[in-house]
Amino acid sequence: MTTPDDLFKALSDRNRLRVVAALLQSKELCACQIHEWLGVTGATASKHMGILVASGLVLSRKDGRWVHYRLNRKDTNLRSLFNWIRRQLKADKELLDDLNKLNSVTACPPVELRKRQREAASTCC
Amino acid sequence: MTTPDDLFKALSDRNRLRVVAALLQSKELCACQIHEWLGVTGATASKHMGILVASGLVLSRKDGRWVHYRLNRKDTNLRSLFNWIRRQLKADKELLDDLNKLNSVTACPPVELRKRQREAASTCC
DNA sequence: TTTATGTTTAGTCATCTGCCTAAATATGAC
DNA sequence: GTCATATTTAGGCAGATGACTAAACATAAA
Repeated sequence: MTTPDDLFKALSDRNRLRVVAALLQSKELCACQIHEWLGVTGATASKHMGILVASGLVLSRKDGRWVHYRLNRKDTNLRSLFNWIRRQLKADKELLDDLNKLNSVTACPPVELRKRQREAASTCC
Repeated sequence: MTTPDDLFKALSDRNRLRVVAALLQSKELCACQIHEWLGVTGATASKHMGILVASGLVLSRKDGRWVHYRLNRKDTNLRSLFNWIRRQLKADKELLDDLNKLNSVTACPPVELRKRQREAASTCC
């Protein structure tokens, strides 16, 4: 296992905490959904997910070209940490608003989402 | 209260986590004891303690020229986080060894400790 | 009031972090 | 096999972080 400060370091970034919050209420999220919701490039999102996976907090599952992420709920220690985080989130107004917007991202399947993302990228400039 | 990622940021530094670990087993520690035990300059230790206090994790008490630090055990949310940390520390070999050395620092009162620190500083070079 | 001393602040430097774009990699579709 | 596409890696840049020394500040002692 990683040391506590490694775990805290993984959680010390706002965007990574947002991902954990999102995964607390969604069983699984696709890389492209996370990238869309965070509002950063796919490369940046990938980096963040790499850190979360390396810390052990998050597990990934590859399905063809798609990568799906979920919380590591098997680990007892992590589970109690997740519960603590879940309780704190209730007081984090900004994050709660943020999580509401997650629904519009998860509403459409990854394939549709990527299609929209590609279109948006091509129509600008 | 600070947001969860602020708390995690405060805990994401190894030296600050060491301080929290030390305060988990010592009711109070003087600034000079922390500076001695961490093995960094007083200025650096002061900076770290400032971050811990700002995050709400640690409380400080000024007694003349001396400043004493203790965990903020009043806050229920923090207390459960401290308990979680305490459990994790048991698996952190390096930190456990480290905490043993804390005894030799707390064994002598701050006044004596500073005297030794001053002497050590003057005899070198 | 002057001096000594515990702590903090200011200033500097090297390293780390998070973001981006562009290129590389991996895999499904034709 | 070749192309399209989801993700990761590489490289670069701006800002944050943690360390130090020196100076400033606060307070007890002489």
